[in-house]
Amino acid sequence: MEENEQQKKRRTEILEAAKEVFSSTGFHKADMNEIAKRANIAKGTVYLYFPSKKELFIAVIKDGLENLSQKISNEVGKIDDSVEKIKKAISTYMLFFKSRQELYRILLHPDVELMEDIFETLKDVKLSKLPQITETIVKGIKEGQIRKLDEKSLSYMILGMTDLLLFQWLSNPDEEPIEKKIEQITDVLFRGILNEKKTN
Amino acid sequence: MEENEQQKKRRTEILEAAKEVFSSTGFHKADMNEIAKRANIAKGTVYLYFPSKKELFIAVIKDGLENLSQKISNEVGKIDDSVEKIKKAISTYMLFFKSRQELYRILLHPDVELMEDIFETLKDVKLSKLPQITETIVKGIKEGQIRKLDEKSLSYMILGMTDLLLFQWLSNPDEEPIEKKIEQITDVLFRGILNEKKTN
Amino acid sequence: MEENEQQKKRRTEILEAAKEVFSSTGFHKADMNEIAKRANIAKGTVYLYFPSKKELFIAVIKDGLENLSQKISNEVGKIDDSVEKIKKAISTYMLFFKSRQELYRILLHPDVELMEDIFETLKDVKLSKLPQITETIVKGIKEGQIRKLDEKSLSYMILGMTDLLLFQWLSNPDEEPIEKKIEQITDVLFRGILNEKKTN
Amino acid sequence: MEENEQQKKRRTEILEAAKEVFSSTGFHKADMNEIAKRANIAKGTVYLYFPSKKELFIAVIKDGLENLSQKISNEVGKIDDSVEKIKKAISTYMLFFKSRQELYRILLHPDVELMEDIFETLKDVKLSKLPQITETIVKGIKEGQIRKLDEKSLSYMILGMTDLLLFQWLSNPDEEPIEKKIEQITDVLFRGILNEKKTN
DNA sequence: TATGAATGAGATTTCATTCAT
DNA sequence: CATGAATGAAATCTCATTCAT
Repeated sequence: MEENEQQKKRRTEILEAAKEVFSSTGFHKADMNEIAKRANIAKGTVYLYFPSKKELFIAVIKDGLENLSQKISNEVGKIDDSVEKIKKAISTYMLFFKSRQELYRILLHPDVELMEDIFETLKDVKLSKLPQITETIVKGIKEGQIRKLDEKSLSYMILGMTDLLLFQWLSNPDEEPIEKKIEQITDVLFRGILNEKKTN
Repeated sequence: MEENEQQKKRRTEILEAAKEVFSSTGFHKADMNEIAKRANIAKGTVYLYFPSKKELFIAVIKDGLENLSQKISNEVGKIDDSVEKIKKAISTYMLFFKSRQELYRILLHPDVELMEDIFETLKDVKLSKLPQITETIVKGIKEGQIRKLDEKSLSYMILGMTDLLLFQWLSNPDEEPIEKKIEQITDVLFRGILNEKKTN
Repeated sequence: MEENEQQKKRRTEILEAAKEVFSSTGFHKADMNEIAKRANIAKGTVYLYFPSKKELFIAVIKDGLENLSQKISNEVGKIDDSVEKIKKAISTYMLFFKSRQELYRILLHPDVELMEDIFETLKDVKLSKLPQITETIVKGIKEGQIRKLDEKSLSYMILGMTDLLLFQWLSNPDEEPIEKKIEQITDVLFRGILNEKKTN
Repeated sequence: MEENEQQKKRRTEILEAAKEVFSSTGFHKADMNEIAKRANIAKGTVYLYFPSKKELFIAVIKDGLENLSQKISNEVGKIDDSVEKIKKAISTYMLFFKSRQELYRILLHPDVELMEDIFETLKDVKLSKLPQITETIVKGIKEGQIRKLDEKSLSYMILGMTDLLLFQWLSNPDEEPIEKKIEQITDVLFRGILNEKKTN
């Protein structure tokens, strides 16, 4: 393995270890020692890759969100129909966190005092984490599929519904398949935002 | 003032002081000394009313949520029509936090490590913080106003939409009146969950 | 003992403990834990009296120097003759450190990085630690006892001679009495080192 | 350049870099990385030349003092008259540090914890840093120029006076030329501070 | 009951030193 | 010889909690 690859691999290992620890104990109780141990390196080494605990935390979040954003882009990009795009975005979002529950826990409950620092990242990605959705909505409105609604507020609403049904599902993952949740969202959502003509 | 009343008053003062401090600094950075100072009592006295910082924090949340629940009950109780009840619940919810933003901040960003402890309280109150809603939905379905949907999931969705539009509004309170947000929610929600016949 | 007296006593105990520890290990190696232990209190208590290790260190020095300054003032104040005043100042200085060697060690070897902070204190007291001397010199010059010399430079020279003979004596305290050192200084100082014939 | 010369040059470069860094930050804050960087080599390489930070520090001092000792020997060697020799030693000493103020800072403010280690070096060189002076004094006494005084104590006194006037001058180098300081020392030293009449 | 001085566990970060390449 | 990535010991300071008054 090359020098550079080795570095990258180690960085990833630290991020992975940090994600686990932050997720299970929260930011404050998280022990840099524990993170180092899980990454099979010495404490000091962590500081060669990330200048502080806070920066490491932010890096974990950034990394996760970029990953999510990427996934949604990929999936949604293949589709042309606006309504289908939105459906796909929702399901991608839910399935992403289904397999990354630690990240979900970190994302949804950051510490107030960290919020400020995370906010920019979060705003950029989480809040318009579905920038494609917003665009898609605009497109859908233009093409007459979707009623004339404020696209930003609508994005938030979609995000809110999705977040909470994901939360509901994660509280009881075995009760029903996550696909059921996705259906429930789209059912309520589309019957609501679609033009009357659509229902004909 | 009687001994007992004095006690109650002091308890309330501590809760109020704690709410302010927790809200502005988050759980960890919050200083028991500061809380005591704001309540105009000595540090030790706080411990006569609440056994620990954590318990105090939970009490603040419980107190706020009970307050909210009470408010919603009062408002919704006066109304008979299911749809109007839901509308009212949403607006009460949003207006409640509009005037209690510190509580909102505490509620939405609890520390992961506290989640476990708060969870029961939260589940009891926040998740079915709109237990009336759930009931109302059931009633609405029975009476044919609302489509046959899973009432619990629907409650979550309503909560999710409301939470995020509240969040959106709080990020920019001066951009538009909160009433606009309430309308947006109900617009999407009712066109979606109402029976076709209803739209006639 | 009153509350206030108790406080003062404790403050003194901490200063005493700190003096010992700083003196034997230097500023950096000195352990706040060790200082607390020697003062028979808990670590945190030290911080109730002094806000930081650095401040504690400076307090130790300030305290010692004020003490010395006081002593010299007292002793010199009783005397009228300028030359005798200078003699007395020198001997007081040397005897002071004879019985306070830890302080001497701290004073003479402060860390470079602390110098800046200590400098003001040091300048005020150590450098013109013999401000009486400077005055006395001026008086002696006026009265014709002492030659017209720069009084400030002269103060420094006296201080330099005294410091190093004290140092010499402390390196080998048993070789000769400290009084001998005092005599050597005044002998050279008052008469110069050249033979009389030379002055013809 | 030969292998051996190359080695020597590198050793010198490290010493030079170390002198700068130690002088500006003090022993503890000094960073081996910074020293290596300034010497244009890698951190590990420093350890090929000096076994530890402490040893490097001592080497810097030793090097400087040997240099000084050498200079004084050279200058004083050319002169025959004892009094002139002493004068020359004093001026050489002051002018040496005038152009090497970093070294001066290191020498005068070593850390207590290092004193022990440096002591031997210091004793050997600084304390009898003017061994020629001591010899010269002995010679001067023999030849009748200088009064019968303890030569060692006298060396210390001369050193003390010189050190502090140097210090005084360095605090305000622009106020007066260093030569003035040299004169002041020799004036007091050779003639004492009392008026002639007084000696009758 | 109320006080607030005292306690002491606990964790981040630095940096001299090592050692595999 | 030279490198610089990795190591891990070490220590200040905070602050929730206790308890003597």
